[in-house]
Amino acid sequence: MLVDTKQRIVDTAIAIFNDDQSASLERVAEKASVTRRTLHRYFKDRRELLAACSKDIRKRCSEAITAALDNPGDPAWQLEQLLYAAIDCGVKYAFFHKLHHSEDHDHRSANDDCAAYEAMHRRFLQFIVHLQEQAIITKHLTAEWIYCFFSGVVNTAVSADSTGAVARLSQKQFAWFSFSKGIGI
Amino acid sequence: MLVDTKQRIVDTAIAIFNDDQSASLERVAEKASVTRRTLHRYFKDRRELLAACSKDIRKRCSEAITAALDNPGDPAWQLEQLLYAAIDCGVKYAFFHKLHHSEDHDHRSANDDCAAYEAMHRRFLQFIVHLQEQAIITKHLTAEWIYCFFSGVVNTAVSADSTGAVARLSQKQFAWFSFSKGIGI
DNA sequence: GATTAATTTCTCGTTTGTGTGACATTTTAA
DNA sequence: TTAAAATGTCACACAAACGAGAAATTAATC
Repeated sequence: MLVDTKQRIVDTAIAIFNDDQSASLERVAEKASVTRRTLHRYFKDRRELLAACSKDIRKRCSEAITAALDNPGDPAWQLEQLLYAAIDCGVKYAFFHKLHHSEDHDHRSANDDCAAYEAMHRRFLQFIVHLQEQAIITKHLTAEWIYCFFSGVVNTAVSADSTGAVARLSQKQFAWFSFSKGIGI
Repeated sequence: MLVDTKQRIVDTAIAIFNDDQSASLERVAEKASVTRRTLHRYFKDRRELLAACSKDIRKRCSEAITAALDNPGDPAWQLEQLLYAAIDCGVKYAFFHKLHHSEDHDHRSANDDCAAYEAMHRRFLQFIVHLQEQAIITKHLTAEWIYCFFSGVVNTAVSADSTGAVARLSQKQFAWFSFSKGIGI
């Protein structure tokens, strides 16, 4: 195979399922330029494809974000890198949330993806509280709102990119401007 | 009927289709507390239901936003009211975008929804440019980004509300803080 | 309470999506 | 050049979603 078909299917599935959870496998296969039969060779059924998507997301996205947080340096700079990492993950970051907050998601079950998400979420909140204590960001906002806002800005950047409304290079710059000012930096 | 069934179905459909475009009509009917048969009595098929959703959205959302822009007053205050109007429209505002930016949407066709969206979009951009010229908001950002950012903040407020992460009353306050600062007010 | 309208229930045929097997074709690598 | 691996094609069984008719039930109006 020229490029990893399995990976291509997963990437396509993430993109499609992100804005249409119950899109047909036919559509996924089509956009990934394979037959549905081929898709089924790699993934037994819908559930398995979804699981592969989760795993992929967790791997790329969660790791990138954790790495940014682990990276030592000026806290504000760290936060900036965090935003860029999330934007680089693009639609995967958005889907990470959706999966975790979808109706049929069981937060109690021993679920790797769930655990990864929760861990990231906790770290993020702690980080925010830390920045607030140091008076780097405003205390007028709750850490939870800032978390939501962070996701919102990432989504904005991703969708602005996909619609082509804003030049690629300005994207991150704008996102950081709006996010940092928006939390009182 | 206790409350307008047709309207209830439309509202439910908007909420459901917003996070799952191809959700079954069964699910919509169920959440609207009617039988699928009743749904079909009001809407011949999926297309017709979608059209009704579009129309409803256009009516409520577009009008509210236009009203906010028509409202005379201090530009910054006007912008604030605009944000609140969009948040009040809630999930409808988000769906307005999705419908307009979905793949099978034909921007060229003589489509009322499309025209309404475009008109609102144009007015918003003009308004932003105007504010930039008056040096009320920063010129570092493009009007298009600010438009995307606006939508992003609205989405953030709506989703933060639905997940219950942030207290209802603080929602708009936080949203305005983050948005206004984020565009350099 | 009778009348009318709205809704449900049950049913049916049709369409669309899903999962799989058998086999042909293409691509990759030895 | 050829064997193996990957992908495509066709066909099938099955489930789910769809759209609609007819009768029964419930709610609203007078």
